[in-house]
Amino acid sequence: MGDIPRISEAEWEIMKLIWKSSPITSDEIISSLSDKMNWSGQTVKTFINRLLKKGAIGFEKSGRNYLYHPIVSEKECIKAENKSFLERVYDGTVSMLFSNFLEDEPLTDKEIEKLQKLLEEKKAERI
Amino acid sequence: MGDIPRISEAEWEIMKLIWKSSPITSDEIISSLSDKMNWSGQTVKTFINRLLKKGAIGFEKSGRNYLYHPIVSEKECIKAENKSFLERVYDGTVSMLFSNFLEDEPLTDKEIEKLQKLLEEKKAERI
DNA sequence: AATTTAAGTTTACGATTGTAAACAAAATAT
DNA sequence: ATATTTTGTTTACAATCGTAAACTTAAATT
Repeated sequence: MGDIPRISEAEWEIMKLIWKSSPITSDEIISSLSDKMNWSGQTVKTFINRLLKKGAIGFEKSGRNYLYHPIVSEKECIKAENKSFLERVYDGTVSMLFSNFLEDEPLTDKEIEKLQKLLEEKKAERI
Repeated sequence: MGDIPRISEAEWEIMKLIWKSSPITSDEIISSLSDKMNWSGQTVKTFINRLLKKGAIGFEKSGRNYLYHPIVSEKECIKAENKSFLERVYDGTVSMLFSNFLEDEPLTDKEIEKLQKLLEEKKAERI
């Protein structure tokens, strides 16, 4: 929970997969990402290794294979990334962030309604 | 409008200031940021120069000084950054992004109401 | 058992980034 | 005019990142 290592753009791809599908073998990671991302198997291996060194993921041997699993949680990584993004781009002003995304990104009716509900909750919660 | 150069975290600080206060001298940039960011004047100069080389900013001479101004617009940079962040962290799912920020970030009542209005507009707009 | 293959480890290499020192040129102060 | 200060330019250097090849070891195939 303490200090999250810095995770690069490419490494985020790996992490997302590991969070979603852990425990997972390197083989599965490679099959899943090398096409989608246009990475050679070696490249994927490098990313996996860097994440190991950074302590972002771990593994345990299962037969001759490694099964990788996250060490840092998705939640805390996302939170850290949110914060850094919000600071960097919006100087910490959340409402600007929201209006920008609202303007630029398409949302389905369902998504809008869900957000409205969330906002209501948020308002209620604080009374 | 075409291709935005990649702007690093430190460079974003410079850009934000230039967008806000252009035309601006290096001296003003340095005074404004070296304290706030704990950067030496030289470091700030390096960032300014890199932004020049990347074509993100330009200058015109005014006497012996340079007056810096943005070349890439704030809007397009923010948009690019939004997109890359949304992709990297949320795999493009805006609604997830929203719920996360809503959960973690405090919002004033006014901000919430403004967002609700925006959502209403967004909904109306699409009918 | 010997050879091929698969999986993990080490090394590589150029680009970018954060951090600045060193240098040059021009303006200001003495 | 000369020295000093300011401002812009060039060079530096270690860390990270994207990209992968080379090497090693263990397992699977023949």
